[in-house]
Amino acid sequence: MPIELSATDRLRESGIRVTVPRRIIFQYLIDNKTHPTCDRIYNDLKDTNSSLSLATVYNVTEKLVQENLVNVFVAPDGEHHYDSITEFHGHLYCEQCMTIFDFKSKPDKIPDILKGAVIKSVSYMAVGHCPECAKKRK
Amino acid sequence: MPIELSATDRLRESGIRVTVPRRIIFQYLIDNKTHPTCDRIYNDLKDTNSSLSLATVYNVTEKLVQENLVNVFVAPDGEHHYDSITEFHGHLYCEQCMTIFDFKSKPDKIPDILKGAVIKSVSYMAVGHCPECAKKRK
DNA sequence: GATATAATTTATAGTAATTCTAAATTATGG
DNA sequence: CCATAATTTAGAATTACTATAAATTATATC
Repeated sequence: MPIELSATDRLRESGIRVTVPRRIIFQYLIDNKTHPTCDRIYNDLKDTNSSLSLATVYNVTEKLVQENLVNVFVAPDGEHHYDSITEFHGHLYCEQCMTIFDFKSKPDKIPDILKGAVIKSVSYMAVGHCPECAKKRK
Repeated sequence: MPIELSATDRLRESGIRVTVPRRIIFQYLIDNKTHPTCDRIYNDLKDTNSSLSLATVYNVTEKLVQENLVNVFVAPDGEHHYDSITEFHGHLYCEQCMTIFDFKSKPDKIPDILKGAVIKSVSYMAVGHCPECAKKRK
């Protein structure tokens, strides 16, 4: 069984300063694989971390993305969503309940026409209705 | 050779009212496969169509998406981009020149866990540097 | 452990994409 | 041509996100 590193350890490993906001936000993302937005993270953390600022959540999530500790993608709602699962997978965005579901998926090979391109990340987004919402619509 | 229907004919075919803004915006999207935003469409059309309003561009593009005449996707810039190519394909977003490149790609099968889901559209987005910008960086 | 300093956090103001609203205009069926 | 319902339009409102600058804090060095 591989040893799970804590948020703190993984921050230290990547060589950036370990601060309270970075620890709690990264740990929140590890614990909540619900693809939250900055606003969501802020609202869930502000009660137990009264000095936390929304601007800090924006700063920290951006830093975590730069350090490849989390992934970011823009959903059809136009908002940036954060994801501590960094392995490639697909997302289904349900237009009714606005939940984002994960599914297994392999990234496509980028074709020859784009040879020489540097790919930093890929995201696969399906838009529609999740099984539960689809059932309700019938 | 298949006969290319004009924007007007395709609007009429889909049963919605044919208006000047719908004709010129749809025709613009057919002619300009550059994944423009509403703002871009508006700025390119306003000089030759002085009564056109930005709000109308937002209204019309939304309607064209509803009627499946064009596709929409949200790029990493957080903006909605419109595309008159409705067949599935991948996009590469170049972070330097901010151009969006098309490439051939097949949509992934949505797995069993999401059986019952209704998929309305899918988009595959790679983020990085296009061949030209990648070369300049070296 | 105290201290210097550079990075980070924070509150607030600013920006820009998008949506809302309500009045004016226009497409279509009769 | 006329009625009417849909659409367009301008401008105000909203909101995700960014910029700014002062206060705070993590880390290296003594």
